[in-house]
Amino acid sequence: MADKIGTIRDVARATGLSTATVSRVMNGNPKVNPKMRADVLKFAKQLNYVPNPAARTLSTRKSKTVAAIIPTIEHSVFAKYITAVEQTLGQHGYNLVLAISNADLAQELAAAEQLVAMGAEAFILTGADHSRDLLDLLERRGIPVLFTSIFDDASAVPTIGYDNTALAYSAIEYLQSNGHRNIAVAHGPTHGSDRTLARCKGVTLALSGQNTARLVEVALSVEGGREAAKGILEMTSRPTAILCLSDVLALGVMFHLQSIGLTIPDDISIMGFDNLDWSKDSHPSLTTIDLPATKMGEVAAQLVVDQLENNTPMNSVPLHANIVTRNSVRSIT
Amino acid sequence: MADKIGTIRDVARATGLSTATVSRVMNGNPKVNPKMRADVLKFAKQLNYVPNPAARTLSTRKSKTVAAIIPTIEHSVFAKYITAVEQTLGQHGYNLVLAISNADLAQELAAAEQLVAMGAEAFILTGADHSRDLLDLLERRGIPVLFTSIFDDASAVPTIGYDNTALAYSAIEYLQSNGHRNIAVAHGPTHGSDRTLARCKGVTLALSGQNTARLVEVALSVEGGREAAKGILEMTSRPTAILCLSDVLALGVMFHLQSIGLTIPDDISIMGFDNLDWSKDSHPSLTTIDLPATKMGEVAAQLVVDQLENNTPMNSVPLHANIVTRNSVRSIT
DNA sequence: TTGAAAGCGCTAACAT
DNA sequence: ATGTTAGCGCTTTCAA
Repeated sequence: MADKIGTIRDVARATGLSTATVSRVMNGNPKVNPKMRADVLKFAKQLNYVPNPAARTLSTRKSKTVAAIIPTIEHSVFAKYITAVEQTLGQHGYNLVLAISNADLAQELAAAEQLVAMGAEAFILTGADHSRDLLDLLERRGIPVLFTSIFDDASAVPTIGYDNTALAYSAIEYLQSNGHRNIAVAHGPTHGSDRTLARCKGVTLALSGQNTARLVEVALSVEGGREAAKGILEMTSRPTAILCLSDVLALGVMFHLQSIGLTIPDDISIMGFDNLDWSKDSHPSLTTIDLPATKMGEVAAQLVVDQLENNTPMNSVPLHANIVTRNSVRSIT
Repeated sequence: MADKIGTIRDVARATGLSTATVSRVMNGNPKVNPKMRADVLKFAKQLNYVPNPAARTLSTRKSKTVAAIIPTIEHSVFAKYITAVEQTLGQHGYNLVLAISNADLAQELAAAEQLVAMGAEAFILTGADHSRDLLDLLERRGIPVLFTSIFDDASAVPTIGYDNTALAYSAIEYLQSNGHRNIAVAHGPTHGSDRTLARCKGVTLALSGQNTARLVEVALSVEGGREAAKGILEMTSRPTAILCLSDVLALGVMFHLQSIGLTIPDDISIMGFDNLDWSKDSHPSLTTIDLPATKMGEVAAQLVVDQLENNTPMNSVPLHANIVTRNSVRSIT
């Protein structure tokens, strides 16, 4: 059964000291007689005392809580990233409160309001596309915000990530340098994802004037990838390469092609985007863009902690992403 | 810039009412004159007022926060499950605080201490294997706990999940009913996972007396699956079927077999465990056990909310899981 | 080095 | 229906 929970007063009484001294001990204040300190610690343990966080927060105005909102956690690069955020925050005594927006601005706003009301001290958001109300809310309250998964020097809010447009551009370039002139592209929903939009833009840029950009939009899942592959194979001229703007999509595409007897990369080359854990292990191994998800989470969390602890201003930091060459793309020059 | 944040007192002053009435309005208490209510709401908005959660928590002793600890979030069924927990909690005005234990009891304990200190009102843990200190801590403080991913009638703590042993048993049975007598099994680390241990037990039980149980333990990843496949193919007699105690492993196994020119299920049958999103879309589609991850998250969250709101006692609830028959297992009778 | 005491912002009896 | 007021448990000047 739950014993009565001890308060700072109980400990003070037990030790014959004041609550102020107990408080000092609990907060590691050095100006306390070691004898007293030992005493306090002893009784605290004995009385099963843990400082009440709400009281502490009320008094100090610090909740030791950081909020992160991501569109989804399933089959995606976000899982990796959020793991890094959580671990890094934890190392500094902060807790992560997670919300999932389902790529919906209204849901994101609702979640954020809750999180603000919960006392989150900082927000880590995904991408740059958020409701005006949300940004206003945070600004009015002076709550620090960070955008991740993108890098944009011009952004008023600091961004931690990579340049999705440039990366997609370079992917097309890479394919072209391998002789591919007829390229199809599969991507997830652009609605609610400025990252996807940016990638599509990069594709269009790189492809402009050479051949029609043939982009097909599907759900962001392996199943979506299969659908995309189906659609692409029905096109008038079969592409020599398919660029998938997410690895999950690439997986679906590969599965579909294989299921109808096509060989990768002999019949069609496939390129991904993300470099998920399994991408190196697929058959064939997937040529893709290695997004620094873990790094991104670590950097974002660290910046937030520095800002909260030392008031260090947060600045955008660009993260490198490289093409990893594996076996799903062949040269047809 | 951050305006000064308004307090309940500011609103009271502005409306000429007492803080009590403002509080009533903010909490939806019906006994308030609609006129006054409108006034309060108006000024609250105008003054940019949001109730301070710490003060509220301190006063009510309710933090509206539930903690969940999972071993990992990557490439796994946990992502799906945690999504359901978060969404269900959110629907009832609760926030999820997430911690990741990396399947390490010490890390779990450390995280839990933080979460308790943060004021989490309930804990949702994975599996039944936790440090004594953690359970003691929660018990002493009277914090409700739930175990998920398992079902165990005998457990003192309520469990929401399925019977891993029975499920693994049935998987072997299924394979046997399809004529397989030489079965190898790939599974993740048993250390730190009572679920995996339980599954292995089911396998051993089902296999006992017929042939040697040939279990190979690898890391829980696609790469681990590839390794397992490699190891299994080196066995003296090649099995006709490989049971993978997680779908991720099955994916790796399939990739490896395909990469050395073997065909599934003609050369070897593969069976998984989880039914991840992509399992129906792989090539061939994966015969596996459909774990009710989403359902589990919803049920767990709902039970916790009911307990917190209405003091409804939490009881274990067994969840059904079925074998989904697809194309990765062939009958060799 | 230690203590006294004034809040932090809100809720909930209790009174009206 | 509304107001008064006493806390909730802790931190933090200010004094000693």
